[in-house]
Amino acid sequence: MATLAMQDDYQTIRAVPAGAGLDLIRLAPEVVAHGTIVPVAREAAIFVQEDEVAHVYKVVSGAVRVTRLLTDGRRHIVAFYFAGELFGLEAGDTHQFSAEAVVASRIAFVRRSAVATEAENSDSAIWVVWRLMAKELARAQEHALVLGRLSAAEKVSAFLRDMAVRTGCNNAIDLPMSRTDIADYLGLTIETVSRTLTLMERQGAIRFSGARHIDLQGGRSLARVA
Amino acid sequence: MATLAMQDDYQTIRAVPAGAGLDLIRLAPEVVAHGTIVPVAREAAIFVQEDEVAHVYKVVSGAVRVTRLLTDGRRHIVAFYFAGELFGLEAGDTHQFSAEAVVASRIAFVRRSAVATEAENSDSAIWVVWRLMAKELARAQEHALVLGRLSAAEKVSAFLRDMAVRTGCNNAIDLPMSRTDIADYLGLTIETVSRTLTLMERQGAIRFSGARHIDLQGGRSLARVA
DNA sequence: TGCTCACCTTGACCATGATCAAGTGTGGCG
DNA sequence: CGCCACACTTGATCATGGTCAAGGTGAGCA
Repeated sequence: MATLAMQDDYQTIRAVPAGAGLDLIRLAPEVVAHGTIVPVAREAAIFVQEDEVAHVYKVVSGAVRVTRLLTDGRRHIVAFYFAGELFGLEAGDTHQFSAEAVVASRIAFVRRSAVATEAENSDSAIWVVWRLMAKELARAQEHALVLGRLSAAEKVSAFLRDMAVRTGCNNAIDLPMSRTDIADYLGLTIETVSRTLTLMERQGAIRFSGARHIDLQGGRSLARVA
Repeated sequence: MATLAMQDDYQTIRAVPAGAGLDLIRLAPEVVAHGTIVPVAREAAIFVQEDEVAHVYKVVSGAVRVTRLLTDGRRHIVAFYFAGELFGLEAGDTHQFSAEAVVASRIAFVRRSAVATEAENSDSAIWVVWRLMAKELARAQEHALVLGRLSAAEKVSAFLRDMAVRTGCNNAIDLPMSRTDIADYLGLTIETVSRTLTLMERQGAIRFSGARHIDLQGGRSLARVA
Protein backbone atom coordinates (compact mmCIF):
# COMPACT_ATOMS: atom_id res chain seq x y z
CA MET A 1 0.00 0.00 0.00
CA ALA A 2 1.03 3.54 -0.76
CA THR A 3 1.73 5.89 2.08
CA LEU A 4 -0.89 8.58 2.31
CA ALA A 5 -0.30 12.28 2.45
CA MET A 6 -2.14 13.29 5.60
CA GLN A 7 -4.86 15.68 4.61
CA ASP A 8 -4.59 17.55 7.89
CA ASP A 9 -1.10 18.69 6.98
CA TYR A 10 -2.60 20.76 4.20
CA GLN A 11 -4.92 23.62 3.63
CA THR A 12 -8.53 22.75 2.92
CA ILE A 13 -10.65 24.82 0.57
CA ARG A 14 -14.20 23.81 1.17
CA ALA A 15 -16.05 26.99 0.51
CA VAL A 16 -15.66 29.95 -1.73
CA PRO A 17 -14.02 32.79 0.24
CA ALA A 18 -16.67 35.24 1.45
CA GLY A 19 -17.06 38.29 -0.75
CA ALA A 20 -15.18 36.72 -3.61
CA GLY A 21 -15.98 38.21 -6.98
CA LEU A 22 -18.07 36.39 -9.56
CA ASP A 23 -16.55 35.26 -12.81
CA LEU A 24 -18.21 33.86 -15.88
CA ILE A 25 -17.21 30.21 -16.18
CA ARG A 26 -17.59 28.45 -19.51
CA LEU A 27 -19.03 25.02 -18.74
CA ALA A 28 -19.33 24.07 -22.40
CA PRO A 29 -18.88 25.82 -25.74
CA GLU A 30 -22.36 27.30 -25.53
CA VAL A 31 -23.00 27.44 -21.76
CA VAL A 32 -21.60 29.81 -19.18
CA ALA A 33 -22.48 30.18 -15.50
CA HIS A 34 -21.43 32.48 -12.70
CA GLY A 35 -18.69 31.13 -10.47
CA THR A 36 -15.56 32.03 -8.59
CA ILE A 37 -12.01 31.19 -9.48
CA VAL A 38 -10.09 30.16 -6.37
CA PRO A 39 -6.37 29.43 -6.08
CA VAL A 40 -5.81 26.05 -4.43
CA ALA A 41 -2.44 25.05 -2.98
CA ARG A 42 -0.69 21.79 -3.83
CA GLU A 43 -2.32 18.92 -1.89
CA ALA A 44 -5.11 21.13 -0.54
CA ALA A 45 -8.57 19.55 -0.46
CA ILE A 46 -11.30 21.00 -2.66
CA PHE A 47 -14.01 18.84 -1.12
CA VAL A 48 -13.89 15.79 1.09
CA GLN A 49 -15.88 12.59 1.44
CA GLU A 50 -19.16 13.25 3.32
CA ASP A 51 -19.22 16.96 2.46
CA GLU A 52 -22.47 18.28 1.16
CA VAL A 53 -22.42 18.68 -2.62
CA ALA A 54 -22.56 22.41 -3.21
CA HIS A 55 -20.58 23.11 -6.37
CA VAL A 56 -19.53 21.89 -9.73
CA TYR A 57 -15.87 22.60 -10.45
CA LYS A 58 -13.73 23.39 -13.43
CA VAL A 59 -9.96 23.16 -13.50
CA VAL A 60 -8.76 26.53 -14.78
CA SER A 61 -5.11 25.57 -14.40
CA GLY A 62 -3.23 22.82 -12.61
CA ALA A 63 -4.43 19.29 -11.91
CA VAL A 64 -6.88 17.62 -9.54
CA ARG A 65 -7.32 14.08 -8.30
CA VAL A 66 -10.54 12.60 -6.99
CA THR A 67 -9.93 9.91 -4.39
CA ARG A 68 -11.59 7.49 -2.08
CA LEU A 69 -10.13 6.09 1.11
CA LEU A 70 -10.98 2.63 2.37
CA THR A 71 -11.38 2.21 6.10
CA ASP A 72 -8.08 0.32 6.36
CA GLY A 73 -6.14 3.13 4.71
CA ARG A 74 -5.96 1.81 1.18
CA ARG A 75 -6.44 4.64 -1.28
CA HIS A 76 -8.13 4.53 -4.67
CA ILE A 77 -7.87 7.34 -7.18
CA VAL A 78 -11.08 7.63 -9.15
CA ALA A 79 -9.86 10.13 -11.73
CA PHE A 80 -7.50 12.95 -12.57
CA TYR A 81 -8.68 16.24 -14.05
CA PHE A 82 -6.67 18.78 -16.02
CA ALA A 83 -7.06 22.33 -17.26
CA GLY A 84 -10.41 22.80 -18.97
CA GLU A 85 -12.07 19.74 -17.44
CA LEU A 86 -15.14 19.74 -15.19
CA PHE A 87 -15.47 17.58 -12.09
CA GLY A 88 -17.41 17.17 -8.85
CA LEU A 89 -20.71 16.20 -10.46
CA GLU A 90 -22.48 13.72 -8.19
CA ALA A 91 -26.08 12.63 -8.07
CA GLY A 92 -26.51 12.51 -4.31
CA ASP A 93 -26.34 15.30 -1.77
CA THR A 94 -23.08 14.22 -0.12
CA HIS A 95 -19.74 13.60 -1.75
CA GLN A 96 -18.69 9.98 -2.03
CA PHE A 97 -15.13 11.07 -2.77
CA SER A 98 -12.56 13.69 -1.90
CA ALA A 99 -10.85 16.00 -4.37
CA GLU A 100 -7.40 17.48 -3.93
CA ALA A 101 -5.15 19.66 -6.02
CA VAL A 102 -2.18 17.63 -7.29
CA VAL A 103 -0.19 20.82 -7.90
CA ALA A 104 -0.99 24.44 -7.11
CA SER A 105 -4.09 25.05 -9.22
CA ARG A 106 -6.81 27.53 -9.97
CA ILE A 107 -10.26 26.03 -9.63
CA ALA A 108 -13.56 27.56 -10.67
CA PHE A 109 -16.32 26.95 -8.12
CA VAL A 110 -19.79 27.09 -9.69
CA ARG A 111 -22.68 26.75 -7.28
CA ARG A 112 -24.82 23.74 -8.11
CA SER A 113 -27.90 25.93 -7.99
CA ALA A 114 -26.36 28.20 -10.64
CA VAL A 115 -26.15 25.22 -12.99
CA ALA A 116 -29.64 24.06 -12.12
CA THR A 117 -30.97 27.52 -12.92
CA GLU A 118 -29.21 27.53 -16.25
CA ALA A 119 -30.71 24.12 -16.92
CA GLU A 120 -34.23 25.41 -16.44
CA ASN A 121 -33.65 28.48 -18.55
CA SER A 122 -31.98 26.90 -21.50
CA ASP A 123 -32.44 23.69 -23.36
CA SER A 124 -28.75 23.22 -23.85
CA ALA A 125 -27.55 23.46 -20.24
CA ILE A 126 -29.25 20.28 -19.15
CA TRP A 127 -27.70 18.44 -22.06
CA VAL A 128 -24.31 19.84 -21.21
CA VAL A 129 -24.60 18.32 -17.76
CA TRP A 130 -25.95 15.14 -19.28
CA ARG A 131 -23.02 14.88 -21.67
CA LEU A 132 -20.61 15.57 -18.84
CA MET A 133 -22.09 12.76 -16.83
CA ALA A 134 -22.06 10.44 -19.82
CA LYS A 135 -18.40 11.23 -20.37
CA GLU A 136 -17.65 10.46 -16.73
CA LEU A 137 -19.54 7.20 -17.05
CA ALA A 138 -17.53 6.22 -20.11
CA ARG A 139 -14.32 7.14 -18.31
CA ALA A 140 -15.27 5.11 -15.23
CA GLN A 141 -16.17 2.09 -17.36
CA GLU A 142 -12.91 2.33 -19.24
CA HIS A 143 -11.08 2.61 -15.92
CA ALA A 144 -12.80 -0.52 -14.65
CA LEU A 145 -11.74 -2.38 -17.79
CA VAL A 146 -8.13 -1.28 -17.31
CA LEU A 147 -8.14 -2.23 -13.64
CA GLY A 148 -9.84 -5.55 -14.20
CA ARG A 149 -8.25 -7.00 -17.26
CA LEU A 150 -4.90 -5.38 -18.09
CA SER A 151 -1.40 -6.33 -16.93
CA ALA A 152 0.83 -3.83 -15.12
CA ALA A 153 2.65 -2.90 -18.33
CA GLU A 154 -0.64 -2.48 -20.17
CA LYS A 155 -2.04 -0.33 -17.37
CA VAL A 156 0.94 2.01 -17.38
CA SER A 157 0.92 2.17 -21.15
CA ALA A 158 -2.79 3.00 -21.22
CA PHE A 159 -2.23 5.64 -18.54
CA LEU A 160 0.54 7.35 -20.47
CA ARG A 161 -1.47 7.37 -23.67
CA ASP A 162 -4.46 8.85 -21.84
CA MET A 163 -2.25 11.52 -20.29
CA ALA A 164 -0.74 12.35 -23.67
CA VAL A 165 -4.15 12.73 -25.30
CA ARG A 166 -5.69 14.75 -22.49
CA THR A 167 -2.82 17.15 -22.03
CA GLY A 168 -3.00 17.78 -25.75
CA CYS A 169 0.63 17.09 -26.47
CA ASN A 170 1.06 13.90 -28.40
CA ASN A 171 4.75 13.20 -27.96
CA ALA A 172 5.65 14.51 -24.51
CA ILE A 173 4.02 14.39 -21.09
CA ASP A 174 4.67 16.39 -17.96
CA LEU A 175 3.23 14.31 -15.18
CA PRO A 176 1.93 16.51 -12.39
CA MET A 177 1.33 13.54 -10.09
CA SER A 178 3.65 11.31 -8.07
CA ARG A 179 4.32 7.62 -8.63
CA THR A 180 2.13 6.99 -5.60
CA ASP A 181 -0.79 8.73 -7.31
CA ILE A 182 -0.26 6.75 -10.48
CA ALA A 183 -0.10 3.52 -8.48
CA ASP A 184 -3.32 4.29 -6.62
CA TYR A 185 -5.01 5.12 -9.92
CA LEU A 186 -3.87 1.92 -11.64
CA GLY A 187 -4.28 -0.51 -8.74
CA LEU A 188 -0.54 -1.15 -8.54
CA THR A 189 2.25 -0.35 -6.10
CA ILE A 190 4.66 2.51 -6.49
CA GLU A 191 7.51 0.03 -7.03
CA THR A 192 5.72 -1.71 -9.89
CA VAL A 193 4.97 1.61 -11.57
CA SER A 194 8.58 2.65 -11.25
CA ARG A 195 9.94 -0.65 -12.54
CA THR A 196 7.52 -0.65 -15.46
CA LEU A 197 8.51 2.87 -16.47
CA THR A 198 12.21 1.99 -16.21
CA LEU A 199 11.62 -1.05 -18.40
CA MET A 200 9.76 1.05 -20.95
CA GLU A 201 12.67 3.45 -21.12
CA ARG A 202 15.17 0.59 -21.50
CA GLN A 203 13.09 -0.78 -24.36
CA GLY A 204 13.06 2.59 -26.04
CA ALA A 205 9.33 3.32 -25.82
CA ILE A 206 9.79 6.44 -23.68
CA ARG A 207 12.54 8.78 -22.53
CA PHE A 208 12.77 10.58 -19.21
CA SER A 209 14.10 14.05 -18.51
CA GLY A 210 13.69 14.00 -14.77
CA ALA A 211 11.17 11.66 -13.19
CA ARG A 212 8.12 13.65 -14.28
CA HIS A 213 8.86 14.56 -17.88
CA ILE A 214 8.44 11.86 -20.49
CA ASP A 215 9.11 11.98 -24.22
CA LEU A 216 7.12 9.39 -26.11
CA GLN A 217 9.10 7.62 -28.79
CA GLY A 218 6.32 7.61 -31.40
CA GLY A 219 4.62 4.84 -33.29
CA ARG A 220 3.43 1.72 -31.59
CA SER A 221 6.41 1.49 -29.26
CA LEU A 222 4.27 1.95 -26.14
CA ALA A 223 1.79 -0.65 -27.27
CA ARG A 224 4.61 -3.05 -28.09
CA VAL A 225 6.04 -2.89 -24.59
CA ALA A 226 2.63 -3.52 -23.03
CA MET B 1 -8.48 -16.25 -19.53
CA ALA B 2 -11.99 -17.51 -19.43
CA THR B 3 -13.33 -19.44 -22.34
CA LEU B 4 -15.91 -17.48 -24.25
CA ALA B 5 -19.30 -18.67 -25.29
CA MET B 6 -19.28 -18.03 -29.02
CA GLN B 7 -21.96 -15.53 -29.80
CA ASP B 8 -22.60 -17.05 -33.18
CA ASP B 9 -23.87 -20.22 -31.56
CA TYR B 10 -26.81 -18.29 -30.23
CA GLN B 11 -29.80 -16.33 -31.36
CA THR B 12 -29.36 -12.59 -31.68
CA ILE B 13 -32.19 -10.21 -30.92
CA ARG B 14 -31.18 -6.89 -32.33
CA ALA B 15 -34.47 -5.44 -33.31
CA VAL B 16 -38.02 -5.59 -32.11
CA PRO B 17 -39.93 -8.16 -34.19
CA ALA B 18 -41.97 -6.40 -36.89
CA GLY B 19 -45.57 -5.85 -35.98
CA ALA B 20 -44.99 -6.50 -32.32
CA GLY B 21 -47.55 -4.98 -30.02
CA LEU B 22 -46.81 -1.94 -27.90
CA ASP B 23 -46.76 -2.24 -24.14
CA LEU B 24 -46.54 0.47 -21.53
CA ILE B 25 -43.16 0.19 -19.82
CA ARG B 26 -42.65 1.81 -16.46
CA LEU B 27 -39.23 3.47 -16.59
CA ALA B 28 -39.58 4.99 -13.13
CA PRO B 29 -42.34 5.28 -10.52
CA GLU B 30 -43.83 8.27 -12.31
CA VAL B 31 -42.73 7.73 -15.91
CA VAL B 32 -44.02 5.27 -18.50
CA ALA B 33 -43.15 4.95 -22.17
CA HIS B 34 -44.33 2.77 -25.03
CA GLY B 35 -42.19 -0.25 -25.68
CA THR B 36 -42.26 -3.91 -26.59
CA ILE B 37 -41.61 -6.86 -24.33
CA VAL B 38 -39.49 -9.43 -26.15
CA PRO B 39 -38.56 -12.90 -24.94
CA VAL B 40 -34.80 -13.41 -25.22
CA ALA B 41 -33.22 -16.86 -25.07
CA ARG B 42 -30.36 -17.75 -22.75
CA GLU B 43 -27.08 -16.40 -24.18
CA ALA B 44 -28.81 -14.51 -26.98
CA ALA B 45 -27.45 -11.03 -27.73
CA ILE B 46 -29.67 -8.01 -27.12
CA PHE B 47 -27.25 -5.60 -28.74
CA VAL B 48 -23.62 -5.92 -29.77
CA GLN B 49 -20.58 -3.67 -29.78
CA GLU B 50 -20.74 -1.25 -32.76
CA ASP B 51 -24.52 -1.52 -33.14
CA GLU B 52 -26.36 1.72 -33.46
CA VAL B 53 -27.98 2.76 -30.19
CA ALA B 54 -31.70 2.52 -30.83
CA HIS B 55 -33.32 1.50 -27.55
CA VAL B 56 -33.26 1.71 -23.83
CA TYR B 57 -33.99 -1.62 -22.18
CA LYS B 58 -35.64 -2.86 -19.04
CA VAL B 59 -35.28 -6.35 -17.62
CA VAL B 60 -38.81 -7.58 -17.09
CA SER B 61 -37.62 -10.99 -15.91
CA GLY B 62 -34.34 -12.86 -16.07
CA ALA B 63 -30.84 -11.43 -16.03
CA VAL B 64 -28.58 -9.59 -18.47
CA ARG B 65 -24.87 -9.01 -18.67
CA VAL B 66 -23.16 -6.15 -20.48
CA THR B 67 -19.74 -7.10 -21.78
CA ARG B 68 -16.77 -5.87 -23.68
CA LEU B 69 -14.31 -7.99 -25.63
CA LEU B 70 -10.66 -7.05 -26.00
CA THR B 71 -9.03 -7.73 -29.34
CA ASP B 72 -7.03 -10.62 -27.88
CA GLY B 73 -10.15 -12.37 -26.61
CA ARG B 74 -10.07 -11.30 -22.99
CA ARG B 75 -13.58 -10.51 -21.81
CA HIS B 76 -14.68 -7.89 -19.32
CA ILE B 77 -18.15 -7.80 -17.83
CA VAL B 78 -19.22 -4.24 -17.23
CA ALA B 79 -22.39 -4.98 -15.27
CA PHE B 80 -25.22 -7.38 -14.57
CA TYR B 81 -28.86 -6.33 -14.64
CA PHE B 82 -31.82 -8.01 -12.98
CA ALA B 83 -35.62 -7.81 -13.06
CA GLY B 84 -36.77 -4.22 -12.81
CA GLU B 85 -33.46 -2.65 -13.81
CA LEU B 86 -32.85 -0.45 -16.85
CA PHE B 87 -29.80 -0.72 -19.07
CA GLY B 88 -28.41 0.19 -22.47
CA LEU B 89 -28.18 3.90 -21.88
CA GLU B 90 -25.18 5.28 -23.73
CA ALA B 91 -24.26 8.78 -24.72
CA GLY B 92 -22.92 8.08 -28.19
CA ASP B 93 -24.70 6.73 -31.23
CA THR B 94 -22.99 3.34 -31.30
CA HIS B 95 -22.79 0.77 -28.53
CA GLN B 96 -19.42 0.41 -26.85
CA PHE B 97 -20.53 -2.87 -25.32
CA SER B 98 -22.58 -5.95 -26.01
CA ALA B 99 -25.51 -7.17 -23.93
CA GLU B 100 -26.62 -10.78 -23.61
CA ALA B 101 -29.26 -12.59 -21.63
CA VAL B 102 -27.65 -14.69 -18.91
CA VAL B 103 -30.76 -16.85 -18.65
CA ALA B 104 -33.95 -16.90 -20.70
CA SER B 105 -35.36 -13.44 -20.05
CA ARG B 106 -38.08 -11.03 -21.02
CA ILE B 107 -36.70 -7.66 -22.05
CA ALA B 108 -38.63 -4.47 -22.68
CA PHE B 109 -37.33 -2.56 -25.71
CA VAL B 110 -38.15 1.14 -25.53
CA ARG B 111 -37.16 3.19 -28.55
CA ARG B 112 -34.69 5.89 -27.63
CA SER B 113 -36.84 8.44 -29.43
CA ALA B 114 -39.79 7.42 -27.23
CA VAL B 115 -37.77 8.39 -24.18
CA ALA B 116 -36.58 11.61 -25.78
CA THR B 117 -40.18 12.53 -26.55
CA GLU B 118 -41.21 11.84 -23.00
CA ALA B 119 -38.31 13.99 -21.87
CA GLU B 120 -39.57 16.94 -23.87
CA ASN B 121 -43.12 16.55 -22.75
CA SER B 122 -42.57 16.10 -19.05
CA ASP B 123 -40.20 17.57 -16.57
CA SER B 124 -39.73 14.32 -14.76
CA ALA B 125 -38.67 12.11 -17.66
CA ILE B 126 -35.38 13.91 -18.19
CA TRP B 127 -34.61 13.54 -14.50
CA VAL B 128 -35.41 9.86 -14.62
CA VAL B 129 -32.83 9.40 -17.32
CA TRP B 130 -30.44 11.63 -15.40
CA ARG B 131 -30.85 9.59 -12.23
CA LEU B 132 -30.39 6.39 -14.18
CA MET B 133 -27.13 7.65 -15.61
CA ALA B 134 -25.98 8.88 -12.19
CA LYS B 135 -26.71 5.46 -10.73
CA GLU B 136 -24.73 3.80 -13.52
CA LEU B 137 -21.85 6.18 -12.88
CA ALA B 138 -21.84 5.35 -9.16
CA ARG B 139 -21.96 1.65 -9.99
CA ALA B 140 -19.07 1.93 -12.43
CA GLN B 141 -16.97 3.88 -9.93
CA GLU B 142 -17.67 1.33 -7.24
CA HIS B 143 -16.74 -1.43 -9.68
CA ALA B 144 -13.44 0.29 -10.44
CA LEU B 145 -12.69 0.51 -6.73
CA VAL B 146 -13.41 -3.19 -6.28
CA LEU B 147 -11.28 -4.15 -9.28
CA GLY B 148 -8.42 -1.88 -8.36
CA ARG B 149 -8.01 -2.25 -4.65
CA LEU B 150 -9.64 -5.39 -3.28
CA SER B 151 -8.21 -8.88 -2.88
CA ALA B 152 -9.86 -11.90 -4.49
CA ALA B 153 -11.72 -12.79 -1.28
CA GLU B 154 -12.89 -9.21 -0.87
CA LYS B 155 -14.04 -9.05 -4.48
CA VAL B 156 -16.13 -12.20 -4.18
CA SER B 157 -17.52 -11.08 -0.86
CA ALA B 158 -18.49 -7.69 -2.29
CA PHE B 159 -20.07 -9.41 -5.28
CA LEU B 160 -22.19 -11.71 -3.14
CA ARG B 161 -23.37 -8.85 -0.95
CA ASP B 162 -24.29 -6.81 -4.05
CA MET B 163 -26.21 -9.75 -5.48
CA ALA B 164 -28.04 -10.29 -2.19
CA VAL B 165 -29.09 -6.64 -2.01
CA ARG B 166 -30.14 -6.37 -5.64
CA THR B 167 -32.12 -9.58 -5.81
CA GLY B 168 -33.97 -8.37 -2.73
CA CYS B 169 -33.36 -11.44 -0.64
CA ASN B 170 -30.99 -10.78 2.18
CA ASN B 171 -29.99 -14.27 3.24
CA ALA B 172 -30.05 -16.36 0.07
CA ILE B 173 -28.88 -15.86 -3.49
CA ASP B 174 -29.71 -17.71 -6.68
CA LEU B 175 -26.90 -16.88 -9.04
CA PRO B 176 -28.10 -16.84 -12.64
CA MET B 177 -24.56 -16.50 -14.01
CA SER B 178 -21.70 -18.96 -14.38
CA ARG B 179 -18.37 -18.87 -12.54
CA THR B 180 -16.86 -17.63 -15.82
CA ASP B 181 -19.21 -14.63 -15.77
CA ILE B 182 -18.35 -13.88 -12.15
CA ALA B 183 -14.64 -14.14 -12.92
CA ASP B 184 -14.88 -11.79 -15.89
CA TYR B 185 -16.84 -9.34 -13.77
CA LEU B 186 -14.35 -9.38 -10.89
CA GLY B 187 -11.12 -9.50 -12.88
CA LEU B 188 -10.28 -12.99 -11.64
CA THR B 189 -10.11 -16.48 -13.13
CA ILE B 190 -12.83 -19.05 -12.82
CA GLU B 191 -10.54 -21.20 -10.66
CA THR B 192 -9.92 -18.39 -8.17
CA VAL B 193 -13.65 -17.67 -7.93
CA SER B 194 -14.34 -21.33 -7.30
CA ARG B 195 -11.60 -21.72 -4.70
CA THR B 196 -12.67 -18.57 -2.90
CA LEU B 197 -16.28 -19.72 -2.70
CA THR B 198 -15.19 -23.13 -1.44
CA LEU B 199 -13.06 -21.47 1.24
CA MET B 200 -15.98 -19.27 2.26
CA GLU B 201 -18.17 -22.31 2.70
CA ARG B 202 -15.46 -24.11 4.72
CA GLN B 203 -15.23 -21.08 6.98
CA GLY B 204 -18.96 -21.05 7.48
CA ALA B 205 -19.76 -17.73 5.80
CA ILE B 206 -21.98 -19.28 3.13
CA ARG B 207 -23.65 -22.58 2.32
CA PHE B 208 -24.26 -24.05 -1.10
CA SER B 209 -27.24 -26.05 -2.30
CA GLY B 210 -25.97 -26.78 -5.78
CA ALA B 211 -23.36 -24.53 -7.36
CA ARG B 212 -25.75 -21.65 -8.00
CA HIS B 213 -27.76 -21.40 -4.79
CA ILE B 214 -26.10 -19.80 -1.79
CA ASP B 215 -27.40 -19.32 1.73
CA LEU B 216 -25.68 -16.49 3.51
CA GLN B 217 -24.80 -17.28 7.11
CA GLY B 218 -25.80 -13.88 8.51
CA GLY B 219 -23.87 -11.31 10.45
CA ARG B 220 -20.42 -10.22 9.46
CA SER B 221 -19.28 -13.69 8.46
CA LEU B 222 -18.79 -12.70 4.80
CA ALA B 223 -16.82 -9.62 5.75
CA ARG B 224 -14.70 -11.66 8.14
CA VAL B 225 -13.64 -14.08 5.43
CA ALA B 226 -12.70 -11.24 3.07
C1' DT C 1 -31.84 -45.48 -14.92
C1' DG C 2 -27.82 -44.34 -16.76
C1' DC C 3 -25.43 -41.42 -20.43
C1' DT C 4 -23.50 -37.08 -21.71
C1' DC C 5 -21.97 -32.61 -21.78
C1' DA C 6 -21.27 -28.48 -19.60
C1' DC C 7 -19.97 -26.57 -15.53
C1' DC C 8 -17.60 -26.69 -11.48
C1' DT C 9 -13.90 -28.13 -8.20
C1' DT C 10 -9.41 -29.42 -6.89
C1' DG C 11 -4.44 -30.00 -7.15
C1' DA C 12 0.36 -28.92 -8.53
C1' DC C 13 3.15 -25.60 -10.17
C1' DC C 14 4.37 -21.01 -11.94
C1' DA C 15 4.65 -15.91 -12.73
C1' DT C 16 3.23 -11.44 -11.87
C1' DG C 17 3.28 -8.09 -8.92
C1' DA C 18 3.58 -7.06 -3.64
C1' DT C 19 6.50 -6.50 0.22
C1' DC C 20 10.60 -5.39 2.60
C1' DA C 21 14.82 -2.99 2.51
C1' DA C 22 18.44 -0.27 0.87
C1' DG C 23 20.24 3.09 -2.02
C1' DT C 24 20.19 7.21 -5.40
C1' DG C 25 18.96 11.33 -7.32
C1' DT C 26 17.13 16.08 -7.25
C1' DG C 27 14.54 20.13 -6.27
C1' DG C 28 13.95 23.54 -2.67
C1' DC C 29 16.00 26.34 0.58
C1' DG C 30 19.21 28.22 3.84
C1' DC D 1 26.85 26.12 -3.01
C1' DG D 2 25.83 22.48 -0.23
C1' DC D 3 22.44 20.30 2.81
C1' DC D 4 18.22 18.03 3.52
C1' DA D 5 14.02 15.76 2.70
C1' DC D 6 11.36 13.58 -0.23
C1' DA D 7 10.52 11.10 -4.31
C1' DC D 8 12.06 7.71 -6.99
C1' DT D 9 14.75 3.51 -8.19
C1' DT D 10 16.61 -0.91 -7.55
C1' DG D 11 17.26 -5.45 -5.54
C1' DA D 12 15.89 -9.69 -3.00
C1' DT D 13 12.33 -12.36 -1.52
C1' DC D 14 7.51 -13.65 -0.92
C1' DA D 15 2.57 -14.51 -1.75
C1' DT D 16 -1.47 -14.01 -4.31
C1' DG D 17 -3.67 -15.40 -7.93
C1' DG D 18 -2.93 -17.44 -12.76
C1' DT D 19 -2.04 -21.54 -15.57
C1' DC D 20 -2.25 -26.22 -16.72
C1' DA D 21 -4.28 -30.52 -15.90
C1' DA D 22 -7.27 -33.82 -14.02
C1' DG D 23 -11.41 -35.15 -11.76
C1' DG D 24 -16.18 -34.61 -9.96
C1' DT D 25 -21.22 -33.40 -10.31
C1' DG D 26 -25.68 -32.74 -11.81
C1' DA D 27 -29.42 -31.38 -15.10
C1' DG D 28 -31.45 -32.90 -19.22
C1' DC D 29 -32.56 -36.60 -22.03
C1' DA D 30 -32.78 -41.22 -24.24
